[in-house]
Amino acid sequence: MERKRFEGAPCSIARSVDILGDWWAPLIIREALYGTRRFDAFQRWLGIGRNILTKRLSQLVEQGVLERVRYQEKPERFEYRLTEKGNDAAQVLIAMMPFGERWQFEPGHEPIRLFDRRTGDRVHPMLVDAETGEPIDVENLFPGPGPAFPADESIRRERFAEYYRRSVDEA
Amino acid sequence: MERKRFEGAPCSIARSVDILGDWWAPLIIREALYGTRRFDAFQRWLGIGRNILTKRLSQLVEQGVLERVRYQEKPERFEYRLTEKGNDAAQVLIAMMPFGERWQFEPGHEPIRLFDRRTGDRVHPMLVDAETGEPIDVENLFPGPGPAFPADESIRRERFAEYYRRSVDEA
DNA sequence: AGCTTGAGTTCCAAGATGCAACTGACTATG
DNA sequence: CATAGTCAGTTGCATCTTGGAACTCAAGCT
Repeated sequence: MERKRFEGAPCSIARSVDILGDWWAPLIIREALYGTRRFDAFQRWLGIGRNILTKRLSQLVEQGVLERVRYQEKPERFEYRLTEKGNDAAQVLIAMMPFGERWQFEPGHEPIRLFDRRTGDRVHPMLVDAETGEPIDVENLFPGPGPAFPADESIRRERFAEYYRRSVDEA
Repeated sequence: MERKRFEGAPCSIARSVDILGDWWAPLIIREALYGTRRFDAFQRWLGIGRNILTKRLSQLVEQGVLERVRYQEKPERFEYRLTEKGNDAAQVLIAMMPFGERWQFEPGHEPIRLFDRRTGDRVHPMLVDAETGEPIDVENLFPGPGPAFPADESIRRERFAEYYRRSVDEA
């Protein structure tokens, strides 16, 4: 069976998962962010099988996350670079870092640190609300239908309403 | 062959991928965040096979993302709730939303909106640096080894140095 | 007794994965 | 000239993983 896809899903998370919901795609994007561009380099740094790498790279190119660029002729050779969409995808990986650090390592034992290349200062990624600058606490969020939410999914609308009720009750 | 895992990797992203690098895990966590707790409810909302759901739920419980709680005896019935770790994992999903909205939907056609349940205002998640509050642009980041970075991986250290050099050259 | 709810199992065919070896076009070196 | 690389993929396999659907088991409802 083919893996399930979520192209038509009315959910930004589900559609992101179509790109990032896999173990290699995020790591390939990480490598690209770290400056890797060539097939062999991806293969060596990641320890991924060459056949799988071929497939993932072409999927990522198809999805517009990477760009396949010829860097020499005779023989033709190609490398892969993050597109603008790829940079945005990389943001999601950056959001994984505090999670991974906190829960998958001993406290204070992060393996990698991020720095701002203009100032050299350390960077600590954090999710906030763009308007207020307040840190986001998922327990204070509730979802509601947006402009593209399908009209016929009234069951889900009800559900959002119910979720709202519940979230108010518990408060 | 078993799917590759990254438990020992000196990379927070790789270790997060061990939990979130899959199409169902993120969606199960999304559902949990939306208030779903029961097996059948997960199954119906997600359209996931019951066998796969069983496996994913128990993996997520093992990893400490979900908690399996008995909510009745005779017959024994269990439900699944997000732990604190689960809430942190959900933050990563929240970070996927702006990406998905921007790149996987027509502009202005988001399917779902987030609100703050205390104020009712819309929430727009954004990644910033915790110190300065500046939005994070991945092109201005570079990685360096942290306290838990393996001493023997000098090749990677060199690579970080090279990446730094490159990032300075390009600036 | 017979239907329903809820949480799982069991079976199976079709894919997907990891691993290793193999191409094919060139370039660099002794 | 011959032999080694370099680089970007393919090809072949044995083994897992998936998705889908049917089946189980306990208990409550009617």
